[in-house]
Amino acid sequence: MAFENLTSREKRVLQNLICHYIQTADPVGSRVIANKYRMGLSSATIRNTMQDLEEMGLISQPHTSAGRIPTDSGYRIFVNTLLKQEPLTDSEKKYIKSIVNQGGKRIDIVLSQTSKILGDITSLLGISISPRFEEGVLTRMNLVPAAEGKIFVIVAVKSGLARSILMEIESDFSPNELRHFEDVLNERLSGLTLGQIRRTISERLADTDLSPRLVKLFVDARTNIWSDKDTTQIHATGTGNLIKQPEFADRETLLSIINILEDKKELIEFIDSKSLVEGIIITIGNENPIDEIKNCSVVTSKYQVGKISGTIGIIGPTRMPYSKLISIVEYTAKSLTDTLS
Amino acid sequence: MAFENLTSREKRVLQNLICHYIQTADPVGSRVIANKYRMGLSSATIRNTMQDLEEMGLISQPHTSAGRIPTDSGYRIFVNTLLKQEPLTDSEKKYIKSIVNQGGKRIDIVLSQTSKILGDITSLLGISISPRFEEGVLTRMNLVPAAEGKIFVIVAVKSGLARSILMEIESDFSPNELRHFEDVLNERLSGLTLGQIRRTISERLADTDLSPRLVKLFVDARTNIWSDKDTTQIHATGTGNLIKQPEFADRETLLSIINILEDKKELIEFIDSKSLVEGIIITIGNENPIDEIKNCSVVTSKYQVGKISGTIGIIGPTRMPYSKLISIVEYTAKSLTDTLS
DNA sequence: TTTTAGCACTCTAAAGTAGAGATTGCTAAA
DNA sequence: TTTAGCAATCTCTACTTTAGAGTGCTAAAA
Repeated sequence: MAFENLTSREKRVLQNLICHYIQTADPVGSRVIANKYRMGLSSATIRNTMQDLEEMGLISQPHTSAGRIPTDSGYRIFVNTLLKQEPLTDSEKKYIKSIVNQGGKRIDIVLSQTSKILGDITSLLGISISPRFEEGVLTRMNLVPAAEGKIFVIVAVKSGLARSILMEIESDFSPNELRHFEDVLNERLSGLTLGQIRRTISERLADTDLSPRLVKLFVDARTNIWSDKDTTQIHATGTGNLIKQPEFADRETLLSIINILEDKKELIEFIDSKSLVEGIIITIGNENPIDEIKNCSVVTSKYQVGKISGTIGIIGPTRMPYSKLISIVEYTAKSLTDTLS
Repeated sequence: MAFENLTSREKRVLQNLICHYIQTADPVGSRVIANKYRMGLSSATIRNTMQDLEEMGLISQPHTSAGRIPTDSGYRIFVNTLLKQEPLTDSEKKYIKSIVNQGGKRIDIVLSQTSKILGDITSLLGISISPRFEEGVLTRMNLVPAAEGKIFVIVAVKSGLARSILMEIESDFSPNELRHFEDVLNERLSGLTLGQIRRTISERLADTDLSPRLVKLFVDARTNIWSDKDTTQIHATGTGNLIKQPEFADRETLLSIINILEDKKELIEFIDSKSLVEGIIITIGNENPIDEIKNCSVVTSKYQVGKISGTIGIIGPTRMPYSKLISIVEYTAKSLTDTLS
C-alpha cells in the first residue's frame, strides 16, 4: 500500500482528524477541522478531501450524518508517517524512574511496579512479562533435595538471574548420586544457552557413567527446566482504565478482553514474540493476531537484563495517544533495563 | 438477633421468595409465591406476611410497585436456618476431581486448576490461595549461591512442600561460611514452625560463632523468609462470569470489583484469614470487610496439605445458589486436600 | 480548475408522551 | 383469620417529536 502519495492537504486533514478523534472519541466533522485547526479552507473543501480519504479506506463514517473516524489503515499511516513523538517532561521521567526503582533488584516486584506505572500514567492497560531465559547463558545448576521424592532445580544464568523449579523424582536417589549428577551437568552444560541445552541435552548426557534413570528424568523434563514454558509471568495492570473507555461500553467487547486477560497464555505468547525486536513496536487493531483485541492497539518495547530480554508495553483501544505513548513505553523500558543491570 | 421465632409461614414465604429471586433476579411479588409455590393461601395473605418480613428487615422493596427482594439479613436467616444443602451428583464429583487432579502434584498448577473449576461450574468467580507456611514445621533449609551477591534460600516444611526465596547479600561470603551457617540454622531451627522461627530467630542465633553480619542479614529478612508475606499467591478465575450478572451491569460496581481483583493484596488478606477455621464459611454482603464487595457473598473452605492449610472459595453477587455452592466448595476442598496429600 | 456558499436530505440522540403491566396496601366481606 | 376487590403507584416499553449535526450535491465565485 503506497500511501506516500497522499497530497499534503490530505495528510494534514488526516492528521488533524485523528488528533481530534483521539481526544474526543466522537466522529469528527468537516466544520471542526476547518475551524478548530485553522486550515484556511472552507468546510466544503475539507469535505471533498475527506471523501477522498474515505475512498482510500483511511477514514470511515459510522452512519450517514456523522463525522468520520479513522480506520486501522488510517492509524497505520498516521503512526508511520505523520506522527511526531511527544517527549516526556523531566518530572515525568523522574516519576517513572522512581516507581520502577521501587522494587530494588527483585525482578518480580520491579516488573509488577512497571506494569503498574504504565497502566497509571497512560490510563490504559500496562503490561510486563518476565525475561526469556531461553537465550540466557547457563552459569550454574544446583540440585537441592527438598522433600521426599522432590528436588529443587536451580538454574542461574549469566546476567545474574536465577530461577528454581520444584521437580518430582519418583525414586530416591542418594545425595552422592545427585551431587555427582550435578557436577556432570555443570561440567557439560555451563556456557551454553538454555535453548541450546534444551535442544541437545539428550546427546550431551549420552556417554556418561550416570544413572540412566536419572538422565531420562531430566531429558523428559527438559522443557520445564530449560525453557520458558509455564514460567513466563505476565503482569497486567489497569483493567479498570479500559472499562472506562467508551470503546468497551459494550458488554460483549468488555467480556472478550477480560477473558483474554484472564487466560494469559495466549497473551503471553503474543507479547513475548516481540521480545527479540529492537525498539518500539506498534500493532494496530486488525494487525493483532488475537481476535479478542482486534479493536485494540498494542505498543511494546523490549527491555534487557544483561543478555536476556523481556517485553513491556500497553494495550488500549486503537484510539490512543500514540505520540505520547511511544515516549512513555520507550523511556520505561530504558529505566527498567537500567534498574535491572 | 433472635429470628428463630419466625412463624413457620413466614419461614416458608421467605424461603420461597429467596429461591425464586435467586433464579430470576427479579423482585418477587405475592402472586408468584401464592401460585407457583402452591402455598394454599391467597396472594393477599402472602402480602400480609411479606409486610411482616419487611418490618423485620429481611426483605425490601426496590420501589413501591415492585415485588420484594431479600436483604442481607434475609439471606443470613436463609443460610443459617432454612437452607437445605443440595448434594452433588456422581458425575459432578467425578468432573471436579478430574480437573483438580490435572496438575499432578505441582501445587501452583493444581491451585490454578481449582480456581478454574470453581469458576466454571458455579458461573461465578473461583478463588484459590496458596497454603500458609506460617504453621508449617521446618524440616530443612538450604542456602544455595545463585549469582554474585545472591543466594537462593530454600525452606522445606513437613508436609512435603518447599519454597525458595532469592535473597540479596551485599557482600560475598565464602561457600564455607555459608555452609556452616546453613548447618547452624538447621540444627537450631528445624522442628519449629515458620511462625515460631520468625518471632524468635533473633534470640536463637544470639550465642553462636557466626558472622554477626550474616546473622543480621537473616534477622532483617525474617518476614521474607519465614512468613507468607509477598509469597501468598491468589488465583481468581471467572471475572467474565461476574460481568454477565445483572448485579454488575452498573459500570461503577463493576469497576470497583475489578480493581479489588487486580490489587490482590486486600483480597488475599481477607480470604487468607479464613484458612484456620474448619468447614464452610459464608460471608454475606455487608458482612464483608472490603467495601468493594459489600454487594457480594463469599463462600470459602480451607484445604490441607499435611499440617498446613490454605483456602479456596467463590465470590459472587449475594443472590447466589447457596445450597448448591456449599456442596461444590466443600467437595472441591476435599478433592484438593486428597490430591495434595 | 479549484474553492466555496447554500441547501435539501439523512440520521442520531434526547426529550417527551402514552399506555400496559405489575404489585402494593387498604377496606370490607366471607 | 383469610380473602376478594380496587384504587393508587411506579416502572418499562414503545412511539413520537424535535433539535442538531453532518453530509453530498449543485451552482456560483475565484
